Amino acid sequence: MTPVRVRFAPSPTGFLHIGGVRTALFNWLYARQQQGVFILRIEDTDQSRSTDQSIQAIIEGLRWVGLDWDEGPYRQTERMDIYRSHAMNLLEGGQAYWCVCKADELEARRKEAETKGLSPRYDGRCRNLGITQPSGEAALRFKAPQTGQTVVDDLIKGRIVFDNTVLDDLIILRSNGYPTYNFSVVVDDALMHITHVVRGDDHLTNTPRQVPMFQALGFPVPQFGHLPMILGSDKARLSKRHGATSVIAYKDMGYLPEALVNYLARLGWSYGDQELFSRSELIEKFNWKNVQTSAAVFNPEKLLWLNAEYLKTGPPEAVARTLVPFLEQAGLFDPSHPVPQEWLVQLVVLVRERAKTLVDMVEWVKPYFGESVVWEEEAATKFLTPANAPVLRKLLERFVSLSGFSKQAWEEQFKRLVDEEGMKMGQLAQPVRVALTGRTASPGLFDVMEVLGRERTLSRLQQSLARAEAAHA
RNA sequence: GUCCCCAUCGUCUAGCCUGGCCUAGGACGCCGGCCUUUCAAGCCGGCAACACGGGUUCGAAUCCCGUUGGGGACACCA
Repeated sequence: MTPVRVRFAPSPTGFLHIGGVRTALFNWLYARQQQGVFILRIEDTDQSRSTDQSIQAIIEGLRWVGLDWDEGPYRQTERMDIYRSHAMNLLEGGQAYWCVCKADELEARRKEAETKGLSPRYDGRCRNLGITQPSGEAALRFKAPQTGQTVVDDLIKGRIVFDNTVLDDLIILRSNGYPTYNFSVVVDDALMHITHVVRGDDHLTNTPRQVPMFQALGFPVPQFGHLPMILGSDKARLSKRHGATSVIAYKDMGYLPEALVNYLARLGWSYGDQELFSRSELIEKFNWKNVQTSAAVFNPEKLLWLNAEYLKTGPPEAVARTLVPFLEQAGLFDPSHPVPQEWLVQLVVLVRERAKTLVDMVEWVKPYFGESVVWEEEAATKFLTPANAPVLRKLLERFVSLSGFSKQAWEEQFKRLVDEEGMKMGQLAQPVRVALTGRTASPGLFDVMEVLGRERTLSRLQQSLARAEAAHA
């Protein structure tokens, strides 16, 4: 058995988008499952559109989702001589020819053909000119087969037959000496011994153009697999107007990479009714057979649900760690009062089932930072009233009389007071909630007290009592 | 225009290959209820789909043909 070698080959013309991540993920999963090799290759032969910044963005994105590569990143612009020499081999073998048609002429002819309702293909006028030493600018074209069929046995779509009459004589070397995509991929996939070329569905019709090149070059043809596209809610190809498409945008919005990976894996692949997969489970269970053949609509709500799921079931220590940069950004860290890690973990446990993202979590966690309460005006006006002041005072006195802090003891004391006053739980709980957190919604009151600690619970009660007493009826 | 791919709840999907177990299952979302000190979470329940038309068959979501619809490709982009 030859070892599995797969690759992810993005072009660095922008950030790493969701569709790219899924393509990379499926390749990566297969490589890890088969104990094969996952290669990162940057297809930057388009000088005008490629940027180093994009390469960095791709690398940053892959790292964030934890898709590590075993070889690369290779850059095609560093392999120019290789493509040129293989192109020359084709020329010498009579499988390629010089084309002296000008780019704008080709463009004009293409347009003309289109208006006549014809195929906008190259008409092959230089094919039999036999130019050996072009005097001016010339591009090298591959002599594509014109008869017969090219059969692609796709890992995902099955057997697909293309009539070779639809094939075009593709340019493989531009007049500036740079190879074109369809040629450099073939040379690289062959030379890098790629066993499975797995890419987006949009490359499906590139495959019958590439297969004859493998053959002309004398290389074995790899297996192909074409992943269905990811669409936006309007069923059009996923793009900016559907919301965020950059992976890093998801990082910034407070998503966990595990959640994104889980979501993307399930988008277009399934394993019975299972929805939640750990990374090792994905590696173990992934297979081509259950990859969907049809396009999938990206559903942000389901991703959000998954993220919430990971937030509340993941190890709180890890969640706390990833939360830190978000807390810093929100200015919640006072450098003179470093926050103990274990308190942060406690805080995460306190709020995690209410937050759907880390950004969300910051909001939930805000009331527990700082000595004093910051009230939401509406909440304070409604609950910190002179009418509520006497019972708040009684509660404060009783809490003060309890020496240490124990959740059970304080809860018991609280309920006894409710009983004695003939109140309902909620009648006291809401004012106290506002007194402690400044808000009308919070986790369980006694859990809140525990995280706040005895001193802050008492001081915040005191502070809120003062406001209640001073408020006008 | 030509070629290629695709078609199950609003969305992701199971089932399709190897027809009967499908009165079509799960998940997200939505709606209702329970729980409850608030908000969540959790639990229970509900709404909701085999694109259409022909075949084949005792029987079709499943096999075949056609139609329609959606997507992709047709660059000296990748």
